[in-house]
Amino acid sequence: MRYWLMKSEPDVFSIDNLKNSPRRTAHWDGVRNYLARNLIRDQMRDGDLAFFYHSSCATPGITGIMEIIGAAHPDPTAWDPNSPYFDPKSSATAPRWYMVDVRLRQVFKNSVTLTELRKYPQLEQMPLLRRGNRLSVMPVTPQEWDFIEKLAE
DNA sequence: GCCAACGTTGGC
DNA sequence: GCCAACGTTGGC
Repeated sequence: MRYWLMKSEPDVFSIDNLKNSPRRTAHWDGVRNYLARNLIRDQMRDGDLAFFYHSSCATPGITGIMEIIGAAHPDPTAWDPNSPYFDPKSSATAPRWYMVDVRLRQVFKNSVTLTELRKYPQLEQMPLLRRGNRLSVMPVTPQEWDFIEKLAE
């Protein structure tokens, strides 16, 4: 089993939106970055766990935990001209972008803010904290995962 | 709103 | 294949 961190702007899709989704499950659509896509498509497995990270907001940070449901599959928003994620170079026969389904496992009582994450040398290797990093899907080591889970208690 | 950093595009 | 220009991300 692998661990992940996935970013979302809460104005677009927040952890409360996921909580209020049917069966607390949703498509994690709209990823339009090749490295992130490759991680989703090639590395994510059913049952993996992921931190839900709120970005581009007043208090960026990790707000809870979700589970990856099933395998990656093509992201149909890429071939919907009315979607903000439309990509004319993707099609149903030659999909360019992939997504996974996620199910909410836990909303942290206290989210672990970006400011707090930066305090710990144990976490300084996380891509999230590296200068200029913009990857919206990234792996988390088991050590980092355990450490952050304890911070959320 | 600013701006640093990065990814993508497209001309050559 | 190079690289400048451009667009986006995301913290502040």
